[in-house]
Parts: sequence; C-alpha cells; structure tokens
Amino acid sequence: MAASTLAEVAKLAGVSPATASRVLNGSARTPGAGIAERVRQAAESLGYVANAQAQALAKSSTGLIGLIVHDIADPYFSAIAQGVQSAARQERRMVLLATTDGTPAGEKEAAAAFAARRADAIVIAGSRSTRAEDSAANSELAAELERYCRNGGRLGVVGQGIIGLPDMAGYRTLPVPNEELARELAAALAATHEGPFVVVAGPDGLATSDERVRGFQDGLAGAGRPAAEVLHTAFSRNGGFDAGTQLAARLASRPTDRGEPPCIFAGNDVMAIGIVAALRKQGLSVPGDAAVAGFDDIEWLRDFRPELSTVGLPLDDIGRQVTLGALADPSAANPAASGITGTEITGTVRLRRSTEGA
Amino acid sequence: MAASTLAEVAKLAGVSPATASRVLNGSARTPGAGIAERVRQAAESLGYVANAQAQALAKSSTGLIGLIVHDIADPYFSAIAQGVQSAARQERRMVLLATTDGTPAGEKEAAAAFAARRADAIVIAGSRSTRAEDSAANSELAAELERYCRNGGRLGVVGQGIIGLPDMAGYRTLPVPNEELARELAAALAATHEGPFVVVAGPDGLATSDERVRGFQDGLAGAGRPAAEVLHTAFSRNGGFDAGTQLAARLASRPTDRGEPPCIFAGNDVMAIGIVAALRKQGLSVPGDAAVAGFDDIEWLRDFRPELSTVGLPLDDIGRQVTLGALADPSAANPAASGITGTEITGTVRLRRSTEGA
DNA sequence: TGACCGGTGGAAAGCGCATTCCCACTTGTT
DNA sequence: AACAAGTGGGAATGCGCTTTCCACCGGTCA
Repeated sequence: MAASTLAEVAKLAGVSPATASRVLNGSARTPGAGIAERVRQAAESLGYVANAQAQALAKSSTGLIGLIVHDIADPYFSAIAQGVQSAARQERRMVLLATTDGTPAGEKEAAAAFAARRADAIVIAGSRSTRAEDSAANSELAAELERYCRNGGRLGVVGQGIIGLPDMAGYRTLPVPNEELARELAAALAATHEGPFVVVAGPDGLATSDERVRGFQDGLAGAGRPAAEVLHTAFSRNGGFDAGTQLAARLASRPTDRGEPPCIFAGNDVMAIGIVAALRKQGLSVPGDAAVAGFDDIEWLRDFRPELSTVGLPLDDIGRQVTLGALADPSAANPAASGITGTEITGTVRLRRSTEGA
Repeated sequence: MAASTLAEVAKLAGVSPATASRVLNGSARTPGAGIAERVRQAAESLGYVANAQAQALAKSSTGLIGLIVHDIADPYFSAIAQGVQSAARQERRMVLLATTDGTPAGEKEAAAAFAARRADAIVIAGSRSTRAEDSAANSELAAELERYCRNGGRLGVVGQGIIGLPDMAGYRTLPVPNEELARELAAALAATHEGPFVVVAGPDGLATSDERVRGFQDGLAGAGRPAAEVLHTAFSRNGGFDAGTQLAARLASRPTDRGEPPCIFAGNDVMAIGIVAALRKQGLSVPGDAAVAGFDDIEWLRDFRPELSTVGLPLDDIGRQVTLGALADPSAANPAASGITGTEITGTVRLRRSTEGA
C-alpha cells in the first residue's frame, strides 16, 4: 500500500541506499554512469517518489513558504498571493496558505503552524492592528515569530513591521508608502474639488488604513483644506457599502443647492466599490452627487464604471519582492527597520472618471 | 540555533522522550498530572515547537492538502480556494497551493510535488483539457495520480474526472451540472430574445467550456432556435475582451435596422465582463446593442453594471465539498464515477439587466 | 617498487518524533 | 497472603532519507 522507498530501489538496483540517494537526488557526488542508469531504472519500475518529509527531516530544509493573508478571496490578497506563488516557484518552493480573518490571534495561530512545519520562510501580507484589544495577541504573535526567526526561520512582512518584534536576522519588512501616496492623492483631489472631503476608513487601529487616512489628512492640510470627517467601518466591500448608505442618507436630506458635492476617499478599492454601489442604490450618481476614490488599483477595477480614481500599487510585485526578500541571505546587512533593499515599492496616483468635476 | 527537540524537553523535565511525547501530543495514554505539568513547563521554558515533519514521518500522515488551480488571482478560483481553506481548517489540515496556468503538464508537476510531500489529499479545481496536444500530458497526469491514489492518497476533482484515470479507492469527483445549467440558461434567454445567439467560449477542448457550450446549444435547439455561432478564445477576461472587440466591429458594420440585437453567451463571468468592456469601448451599449450573459456568478459581479445575467454556482461550497469528499472514508462505496454523494451541487439561472429586452 | 592520491561505493550515524513492547509497581480479589 | 489484573513510565525500534566517514582501487610520482 505505502509508496516504495529509497531502500527498495537501492536493493532492486543492487546498490547501497547511499548510492541510490546520490543518483536520484541532486548530490555533490555523482556515481558512475552504469550504476546511475541501473538505479534510475529501478526507481522508474517501482514508481518511486522521494518522500519530501523525510528529506526535509534529514537535511533540515523543507522547501515550504508559509503565506498568511486575511482573505484569499479578496482581490488585494489574491493578487499578492499570485506574486508570492510566482516567487516561490522561481525559488523552487511550495506555498502553504493560511487565512486569518485579520485577527492577530489568527495570525499567531498560523505562524505557529508554519513554525511547526519548519517552513523556510513566512510571509505575512495582512495589515497590523494596533487596537488595544489586540495587544495581547500581538505580543503572542511577536513572541512566536521571534522564536521562529531565532531558530533560523525567515520572515517577510508587507507594509508595517510586526508590533513588538525587534530587528533580527532573517526578518525583513517591505515598506509600502501608503501615507505618502495618500498624501499625493489628497493633493491631487484638493486641486479639483471644492466640496468637503470625507474619508471612509477601516477599523481604527488597522495600520494600513490608519496610514492612508493620516496621509490623506496631511495632504489636505498641505493644500490648505480643513481635515476630512472620518467614518470607520469594515475594511471590505460591505464596510464600504454600509458607510455609503449612511452618506447617501445624509446627502439626500441636504438641500441640493448647498455647495459642492463631497469627495469621498475610501481606504481601499473594494470599499470604494461598496460605496459606489450604495450611492447608486439610493439613486445618487458618481461623480455627480459625490466623487469617490479608492486605493490599490486592483486588477478588475478597470472594468468597473464609473472608472475609479485610485492609487496604483504593484500588488503582484509586492508579493514577489517580499518573498524574495525573506528568502535572501539573512546575513546581508538589511535589518527589518530599513526594509528590503533594492526593491523600492512605488505607487501612482491615478485620477479617473469617478472624481472628475461634475 | 536549531529549534529545541522533544528529547531536550524530556531531559529538562527528567522524563523519557516517550513520556514527553505522550503529554505534549495527543496520545491514548495520559501520564500523571504531576509529570505532565513538569513536561509542559519544560516545553514552555525551552520554547519547544513540535516538528511536524518528523511527526509526519513517524505516523505517516502529513496534515497537508494540496490544491491545484489555474490562477489564484482569478475570482472563480479564489472563491473555491476559500472553500477549500475553510474545509481544511475544519479538518485541521493546512493547504498547499499550486498554480498551473491551466496546462495538464503543470498539473502533473504540481501533483508530483504534492505526492512527494505526501499530502493527505489533492484537490484539483482547474478544468480538464481534451485537446490533442495535451493528451500526452494528460496520460502522465493520470499515471501520477493513479500512483498517488494507489499509495493511499486521496483525490478530489471539481467537475469532470481526470482523463484516463480509472475509478479507484480514494478518488472522488464532484460533478458540476454545467451542461444542464447552460441548457436552462439558453431556454430562458431564448424565451425573451428574438435576435441571433453567439457563444464566446474558451479554447476548444477545455472541458468546462465545452460542457457549457454544448448545454447552451442544446437549450437553443430545444427552444427551436438555430445553433449559435461559437467563437473560441482564452477562458479569461482578456479572451472575452478580444472576442468582444471582434463582435463590436461586426455590429458596427451592420445596418442598424437589420433585425434584433444579438445575445452573447460567455463561457464564464470574467469573459462576459471582458466582452462588455470591449463593446462599451466601441461605443456599444449592453443590453441595447447586444445582450450578454455569463456563468458562475462570481462574488464581485453584483457591483458590475449593467448587472450581468449569469448562472449562480456555490463556488465556496464547491471548494468545501470537494475537499471534504476527498478526505472522507475512501472505503465508503462512492466511486468517482458516481460523484461525491450527499452533496449535490446545484446552480441557479439568474436573469438580470444585461439581457433585458431593449 | 613503494608511498601517496583523487575518485567511488558502502556502512553507519543521525534528523525528531511515535509507538510497541516490557518492566516495576500499585491495586483488587478469594 | 498470594496472585491476577491494571497502571504508569522507560528502552528500543523504526519512519525514509542525507551525509559524514571509511575502505578500497587503480594510477602517479619519486
């Protein structure tokens, strides 16, 4: 029933297991041609498939990369996952997937599972949470990862570093200029919008969201505009929809002649889509009754109408770089604090129809 | 540098490795409370993390589920992946991800990698290809999987069975009524559309696409309508876009009074979206100048405008069921040919704005 | 011709853990 | 009081593979 083993192959070929191992798997030493051929034939006839578990145990390297995302069905994460997958393939590794619903507790659990599996590297794509209620889980996560890295594991994190995790060998962060890009976006929007600004953000304490909000407010201030009102909701399409519904009600109860339509900045594209859906449902038009902008420029945004203004981020590349960075030689001077070098992630503000003047 | 081992923990606790193993991992025998506590403390203080590789080797079960998809960034696959992930979590397994670009050769490679890792089960979500050029790769894939199953591996496949793989223990197929649903859709569309029908399908030989086309033509015939012209292109958004561009050119060069607008059936939703985008780009409107329908009802379709008619498929559930089915007791009478029992996958035709009469 | 050497295959020691005996000991019987 | 049954812990074996280390063989140089 069980698969055949190296020993069986060796016996059939009339050689020692050592020799069989040398010919079947890449070894520094290559046995003679005649022997090699015999072994190969034996393996073939037995349908031998090397047991990667045993190999991993013997040479203590599993060829596994653990990927932690909030939700694999979210286009933001699936785009990053694609990049990770591609880098993994290039480095001849396989990716182990874990989804966490975004809680640090879930991330800790996933990290522990990856550590147990002795993954060569762990890549964390989800945003950090600085909420007070998550602080205990954050510490546990940091402790788990610190132990993992101390034992020789590699860690790559997208965006902000793990809270409470000190710089250490094998730990790399891939910075994403959320704040800066949000600032640029705000500046661009302020130049063409007279009306008030509203920000629809994720939960307070979600790092990525907070950074974008901060940058946006900063950009507004730089343009001499008052700070935008901030609505907190789920960092998802439905969160955007809920906020959009609220905003629609507000707009409807307002005399039409009272100034310019507002400009709504959503923390990410899926939220922006939710907002547009909600406004549309209430009979409001974008950009007529309200301008809307998002963030990320997820792939399928291009077919959405009205075309959404957003900030383009090379998601696929982010996934690739963070993976490659994590796998890179940990001895290279490159602490987490300074980020993964040679791979600056840059984004682009893209103004489109959804924020065009009415 | 290396992580601490069970033996170290045992020594620190002053017990044998056997005892340490018994308390730290679920065993039938539970050592005394005092001892257990000592061992647990020792493990804690050493930061012991069990080596899943070694455990897997010792008890020959890895807790791994291999998932093969064409493209994880495609919403169809990421929705299924989410279901697989959820089932895996429920069954306390982790999922190993492989993307293949849809070629049987890639699937074979992935299957081999999973077999080497001794995954408890392999789940294949991508569609089969019956193209002549893929036949060699298909045989290799079947051979690989047959060996895998013979060695005790479990296999779950979405949709059509693996070509050339006989029914065998541990191999289950989750049938998806593509043909039947496409027939229903055609019937529904035929009832409201006078104009000609056009089918934009995936590459000839892609099983899922072929089934849908066949069902659609059949439904048309049942309604007394002539067979639709079939355009073959890539089974993706861009494939749809290309076909849409062609169709748009054709529509434009046609006198406006020449009969009813055509009704275009796309093999899946992302293709439909591509088609709509292409038509729109050429200044044509949907459903005014052409009706468009898709298949799958992927999640983010609801925010797309015009709302697309399609066939709803419980993708998340498909992922769950195929995984659970693969993991289920292989001795239960349930050959691949008869599908995974107790889990009939049903879809629903959903007519929406994109196919409403002009 | 004898000492030295690169090269080749085998023996054996793990890698970290689960598990099957096996033994010493504590309880419960008549 | 003697023995059976039951219980808790340890020693040893093996999972399948990699990797020193060793023995050996033909060949080279002095």
